[in-house]
Amino acid sequence: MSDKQAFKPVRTKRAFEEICDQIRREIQSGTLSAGDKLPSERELAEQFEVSRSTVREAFRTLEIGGVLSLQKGVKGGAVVMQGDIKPITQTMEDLLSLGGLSLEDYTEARVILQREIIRLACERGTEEDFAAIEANIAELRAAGAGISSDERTRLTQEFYHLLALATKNRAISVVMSAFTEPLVYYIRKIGPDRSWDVAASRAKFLGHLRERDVDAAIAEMVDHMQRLHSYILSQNAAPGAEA
Amino acid sequence: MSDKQAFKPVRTKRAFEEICDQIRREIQSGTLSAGDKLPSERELAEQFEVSRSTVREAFRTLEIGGVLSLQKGVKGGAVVMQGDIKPITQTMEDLLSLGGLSLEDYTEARVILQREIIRLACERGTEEDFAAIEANIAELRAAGAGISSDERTRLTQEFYHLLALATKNRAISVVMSAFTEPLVYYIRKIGPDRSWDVAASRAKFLGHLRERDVDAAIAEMVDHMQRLHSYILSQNAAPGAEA
Amino acid sequence: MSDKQAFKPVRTKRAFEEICDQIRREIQSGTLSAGDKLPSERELAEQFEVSRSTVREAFRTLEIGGVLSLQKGVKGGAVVMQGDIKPITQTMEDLLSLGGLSLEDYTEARVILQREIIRLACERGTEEDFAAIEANIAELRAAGAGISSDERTRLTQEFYHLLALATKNRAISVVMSAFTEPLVYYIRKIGPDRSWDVAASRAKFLGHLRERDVDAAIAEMVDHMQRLHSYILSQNAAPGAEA
Amino acid sequence: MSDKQAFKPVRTKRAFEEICDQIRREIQSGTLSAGDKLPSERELAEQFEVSRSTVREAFRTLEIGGVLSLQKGVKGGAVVMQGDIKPITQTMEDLLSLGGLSLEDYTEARVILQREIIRLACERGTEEDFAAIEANIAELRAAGAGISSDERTRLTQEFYHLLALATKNRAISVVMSAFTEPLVYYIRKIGPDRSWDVAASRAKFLGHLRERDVDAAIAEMVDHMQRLHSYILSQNAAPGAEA
DNA sequence: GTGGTCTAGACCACT
DNA sequence: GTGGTCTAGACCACT
Repeated sequence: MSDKQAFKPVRTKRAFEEICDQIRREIQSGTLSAGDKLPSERELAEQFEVSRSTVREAFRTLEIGGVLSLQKGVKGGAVVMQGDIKPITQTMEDLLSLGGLSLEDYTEARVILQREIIRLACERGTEEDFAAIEANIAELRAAGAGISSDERTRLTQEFYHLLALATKNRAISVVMSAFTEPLVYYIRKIGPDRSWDVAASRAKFLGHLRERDVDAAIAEMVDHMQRLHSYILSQNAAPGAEA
Repeated sequence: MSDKQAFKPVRTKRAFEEICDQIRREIQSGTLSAGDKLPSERELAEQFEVSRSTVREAFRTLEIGGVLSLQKGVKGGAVVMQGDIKPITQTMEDLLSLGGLSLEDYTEARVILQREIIRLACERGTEEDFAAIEANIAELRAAGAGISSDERTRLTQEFYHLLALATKNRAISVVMSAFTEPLVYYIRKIGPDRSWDVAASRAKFLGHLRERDVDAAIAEMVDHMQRLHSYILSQNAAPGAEA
Repeated sequence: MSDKQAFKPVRTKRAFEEICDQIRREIQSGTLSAGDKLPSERELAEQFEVSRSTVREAFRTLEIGGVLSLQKGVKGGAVVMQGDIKPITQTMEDLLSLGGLSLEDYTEARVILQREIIRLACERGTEEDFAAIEANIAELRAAGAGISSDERTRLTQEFYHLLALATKNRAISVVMSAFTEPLVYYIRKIGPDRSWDVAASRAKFLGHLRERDVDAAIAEMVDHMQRLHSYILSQNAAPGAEA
Repeated sequence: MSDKQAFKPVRTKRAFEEICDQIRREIQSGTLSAGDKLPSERELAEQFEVSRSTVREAFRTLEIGGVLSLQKGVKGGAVVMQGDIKPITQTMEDLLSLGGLSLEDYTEARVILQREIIRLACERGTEEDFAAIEANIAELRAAGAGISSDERTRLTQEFYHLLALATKNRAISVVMSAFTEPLVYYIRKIGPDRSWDVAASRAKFLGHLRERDVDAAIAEMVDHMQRLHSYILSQNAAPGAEA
């Protein structure tokens, strides 16, 4: 036997993982597509020669991953979905709260990403896109100072989402969601920055967008984001320390 | 009662989901941190007043999400992890194969992201980063034309990963992985492009990186990526149609 | 989803089985050969990333299969062997006692196989082979009627083994062993056939062998075997019935 | 004390071996039969006055030997099987790859055995047997030149198995499997012999079989086998040398 | 001895 | 009739 390490670590695959793989393979090969209904749990248990619980464990995994939707009732069953971005957002949140990702890196990446979104939005955004953003800003203004925390975060998430939609690239809006939704937790924790008129800043930004003025739009937005981010970072200097 | 919608849709939260939420809340609040061990399944089942299978279902969900690691044996149990980027990559793959995301949007986003990575890598990359990339290119060259499909894709993934590491921003490298790994399936399916000297292109790119020549580096890389992407897109015009 | 059954039964491979496979693969590829010593259990446990008991379970499996020999002590360890025919014989015994193989089929196959052995032995047997057989017969004669059951079966096994050796084909002698050793249990159970002079029959057979008279040798031997087999079959008409 | 050697070597029988022996004895005596369930690991550990792991080691040994099947779950446990030919095939493979058996002897024995199988198949084969063989040949033909390596070897194994079944003697088909399955590794290694129309040869052979023409059938088959065997032998002149 | 994996089968809610 | 929940008890793996 040579001096080199000849053996690879063994990793026993669990039954439910093997089932997930087989189902995903059918999807990749095109045998199963969005909208198709899988056989019942009981029938699949027979096909896979495992117990119903093992099939359920696989179904659950794929449901969490946004691949399947499990419906109850006599007309129910497991239906193939188009996928769901939820797991991406959830994982970003987990990475942040567990320390697998620093808030610094996260916010820096968010700014970089946002710059590219603005660039594309300036290029491809339609008046419909801008009108939707305008309505969002108007709603924020209408709510006034007494706005609830829930409403404020909802409008903020919507604002960033509408902006991402103007890029006409769904992959980019998916990633932007993953870089915005987890912030909600931090924004809630620190409360609103009352010294700053968010609606006014967004309105100015929208103006630049409509004029297709990339640099001005970026300047306005990045300024706002950096202000928010540094506020969050300063408040989270020692995350979990006070718990 | 106002004219606004006053009631929220009823959604019965399943037992295991409630458990996941409780555990995640403990993590976000800092009560539980990476490295901590949870009580045994049997004990938690009693605390939550559910069966052991329900606790397992929750553990499984968090394990898939990279939040927990389930270890066997007498010193085993459920340990809190730092999070795992796997679910992000997996979800991207699912979105692509299920049609929730078009290959066009995905590849466009990949190029946009790569441009920013190169910008940062030119600015922050150290000689260590470049040496690692050089070694990767050398390995590809050494393998020659007879390289196995597995080895080729491994080296490609590593190349993009090493490049992302030079940005010194983990959030960016996480996202880049999510935009590179799912491509493996497509690259495997279409086979290598033998009319193109990948190693040479990468070597030239590395030269530009070392000279901190952002524009030249971007030009070289984007050229290569667009070539690959259009090849993949042309071969996948009708995904699943031939299955 | 089509009407055809799309999924295959899942079979989870256990950790020790995966280890056995990896070791066997190294042997087939020639990286490991007879006489080589494997790393220590502790080292392999690290390489495979499993516990020592799992490595032991794999070692034990390969030891039973005749692939490894486990030596105790300071110079001990797991050494690769040349293989062992024991598992073949053992499995034949198991198949017979469990009903996976009928005694009728087994004895018929034994006669067919023996005929081919005689044919080859007539063709290739040397005087050394015949002298060894002669000595075996002489020993049986010398023991006389008071021969112990153990001694009698030992000499019978040896006789058939020496004959198989005269074929100069080890594959054939391996198979013949698998068709002779399991008979011991039955012969012991029914006791010797005192109306039949076994030594005389074998001596006559040896004479034909020396004269290279295939047909006469086969006739003499097959006659004897069929007599024995029908006696065994008659006594085992209802196997296990009297238990 | 006689001049003969009076003492036998001491060989400490390991605990798990003693347990295996006891269980096998119960099977041979008919106390335990195929389909019976053994007591649980915990209970047997108490009865044998050993640890649970020792019982597991014995169970494992008998499972590998095809004597027991270990089932999980509430209705699970160790169940007695009818035996399994797998260990015979596996041992043959091991003997070949470890050098305990030469490929020359092995292939010669295979031809000798095959001749006897053809003889019996001509005598006892039914139209059902021949039709099954015909279907196998048709499947090979239908697959054409683009047949996958897996499919090709599966059909070859099936062909020889169906032929062996026509002998109506299970002992013979068991041995033939042991002389065919290990060849798969070598056939895979060397790839298909494209200069030879295997399907045509098999079809001609089947014709002779149907006409009960032993000599013609043997001639056709042995010709094919010898061609294959010499090809394998020439390619494996220095096994493991190039590794 | 601990915890993970899997099983068969029960009852329930839903459609 | 389907998925959702739960249980007791077996083997599997680790220390």
